[in-house]
Amino acid sequence: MAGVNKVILVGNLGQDPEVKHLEGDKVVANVSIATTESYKDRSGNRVDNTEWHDLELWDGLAKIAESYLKKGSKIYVEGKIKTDSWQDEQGNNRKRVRIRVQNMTMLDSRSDNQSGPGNNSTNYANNNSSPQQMPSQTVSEGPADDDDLPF
Amino acid sequence: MAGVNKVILVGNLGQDPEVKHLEGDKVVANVSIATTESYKDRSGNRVDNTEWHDLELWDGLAKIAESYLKKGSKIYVEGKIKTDSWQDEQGNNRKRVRIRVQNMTMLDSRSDNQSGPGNNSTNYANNNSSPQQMPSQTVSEGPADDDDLPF
Amino acid sequence: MAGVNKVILVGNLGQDPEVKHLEGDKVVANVSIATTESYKDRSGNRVDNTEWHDLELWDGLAKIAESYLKKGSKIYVEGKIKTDSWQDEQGNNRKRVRIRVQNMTMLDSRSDNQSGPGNNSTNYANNNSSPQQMPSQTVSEGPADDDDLPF
Amino acid sequence: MAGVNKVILVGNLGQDPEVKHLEGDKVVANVSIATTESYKDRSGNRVDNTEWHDLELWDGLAKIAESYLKKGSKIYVEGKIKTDSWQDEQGNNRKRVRIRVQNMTMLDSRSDNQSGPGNNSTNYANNNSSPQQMPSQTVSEGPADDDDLPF
DNA sequence: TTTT
DNA sequence: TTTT
Repeated sequence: MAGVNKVILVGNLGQDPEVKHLEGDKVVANVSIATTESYKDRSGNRVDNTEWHDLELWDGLAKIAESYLKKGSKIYVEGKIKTDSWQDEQGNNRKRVRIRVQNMTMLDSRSDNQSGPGNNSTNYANNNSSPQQMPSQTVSEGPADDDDLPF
Repeated sequence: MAGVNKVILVGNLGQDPEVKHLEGDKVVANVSIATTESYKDRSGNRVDNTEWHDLELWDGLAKIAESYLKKGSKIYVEGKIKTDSWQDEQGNNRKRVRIRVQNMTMLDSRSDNQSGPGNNSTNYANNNSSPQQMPSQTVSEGPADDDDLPF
Repeated sequence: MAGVNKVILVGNLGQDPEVKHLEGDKVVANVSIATTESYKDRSGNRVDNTEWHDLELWDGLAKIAESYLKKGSKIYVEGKIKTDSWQDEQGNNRKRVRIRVQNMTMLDSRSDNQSGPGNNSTNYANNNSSPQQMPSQTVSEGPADDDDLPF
Repeated sequence: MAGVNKVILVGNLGQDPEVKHLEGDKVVANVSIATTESYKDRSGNRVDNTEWHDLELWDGLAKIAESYLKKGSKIYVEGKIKTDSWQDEQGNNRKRVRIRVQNMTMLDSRSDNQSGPGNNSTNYANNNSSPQQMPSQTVSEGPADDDDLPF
C-alpha cells in the first residue's frame, strides 16, 4: 500500500500565475513552468527540448505565488503527480495531469524582483508605495495563515 | 534554458509489462504502477488515495522489465515527465503524460521472484529449466546491449 | 539565501534501531542503513559498493522505527543532511554527518513483519498477545502525538 | 542488495572551485556550497540555518566548474553521498563525507556570468580575448572529453 | 507560454 | 490495474 510519488522541477513560468480566491479562505494558484533540456544530436547540432508542467499551489503557497511569481520567474518546486479523470461530451475517458506543489524555492536573484506584491505582473493596479521585499527562501504547503507569508 | 525534470516513484505494477521489440534492436516496455497514499481524514477514518502512473522503459531497462517484472512487483523508479500532444478526430488538442524511466530498482525480496525470465508472468510458455536469478540492483538507461542485463 | 537540502535513500538497516525517550515526550531513534551499488568493472567482475548512512528520526517517526523496524528492514527515507561540528580532546575540528529523516516508507512485504511492536527484534521479551499490524504507508515528521502512529 | 543513494542540493558556492588536473586526463573539482533554511522560531524571530556541503566533481563536470563556477554561484546538483574512512595519527577512526556530483545545473542568470573561462574568478590570469558564453543547461557526469563542454 |  |  505504501508508495512514493515525488516530482522535482526547476524551470521558468510561462505566464503570470492565475490565482483564485475561494470561499473559506482557500486560495489556489495555477502556474505553468517550462523545463528545458539541451543536448547535441548525432550531427553535433544543439537541440532544445522543452516540457511544460501545470502546477497547482494552495493556500500559503498560492499567496506567495500571487505576490512574488510572474512570467519568467525561475522556481524550484517539489510536489506530487495528480491525475484528474472525467468523461468528455463524446463519452471519451479524459485525463489531466497536474503537479500539486508541496514545496517551493524561488531562484531569481533578489535584484530581479525588488518589486513587491502587486508590482511584479503585467497588471499595474494595486501599486504598493512601501514595497515589501521578496522572500528568498523555501516555502512549504500549509494552511492559508498569514504566517505562511515569509515576511 | 536550464531545467530539471525529475520524478521519483515507489509503487506496484498493476499489470504485467507490455513489451514491444522494434526494429534496430530497440525495445520498449510500458508499465503502469500505483502509488498509494494513506491518511486519516478529520473523522479519523483511514483513506487510501491511489495514483496511477504510465511508465515507459527503453532498451536495457525494457529487457529487465520483460524478464523480471510482473503484476504486483514493487519498484523504485527515477525518470522524467514526458507529454505527448496531438489532435484527436474531433480536432481537440489532446495530451498524454508518461514517465520516461531513467533508473530502476526492484524492491521485492528475492524469494518472491525466484522464477527466471519467462516464468514470472501469466504466460507460462518458454519455461526455463535453469532459471536465472533476479537482479537485486539498480539499473540505468542505456543502449540495448546484453551488458545491460544485470547478470 | 534560499536552498534545497534533500536526501533520498533506499536501503536496509544494519542493526535494530537505538531509541531514546527524552524528557518532554521527545523520542529519538538512531538507525544506520546500507545502500549498495552493484556494477561490473572493466574485467567484467561484479563489484559491490556499500555506503552506510546514519539516520536520525524524531518523535512520531522514532516511535514507528521503535515499533516496526529491525535489523535488515528495507526502508525508503527522505530527509536532509545535518552536520554536527565540535572540537575533540586534541583540539581538532571534528564533524559528524547525519541524515535527519522527514519521511519514511517501509518496503518490506507485510508477511515479513507480521510481528507487532516489541516482537520484531532479536529481543523476544515483551511479547504482545494482541499484535498490531505493521503500517504499510508513508509516515512524515511531526509532533510525538499518538496520532502519528499509523493505526 | 539494491539501494538508492541520492542527494539533491540547491545552494551557493562559498569559494571558487579548487581544481586539480591529474594524470591521464582526469580532472577533479572540489566545491563547497551552502544550503540555507530560513524559518521563524516560536518567538516569531527569523532564524537562518546554514548547512555546508563538500562536493566533488570529476572530468567533464570538473571542467565546467573550473570554467563557469565561482564564489557565490548558485547551482542545482544531484549526486550521491560518499564516505571516506581512515585512521588518524592518534589511531582514531575518522570519516569524511562528500557529495559526488552526477548532474549539475547552473542557476545564475546569464547576465551575472557573462565573463568566460578564466575570467570569472579572483585569478585574472589566462584572460580570454574572445570569451565563451556560459552554458545554461544541465550537465552530467562522464568522461573528460571536450564534448562534455556544453558549447 | 518560459528561459538562454 | 497494484499493494496491504
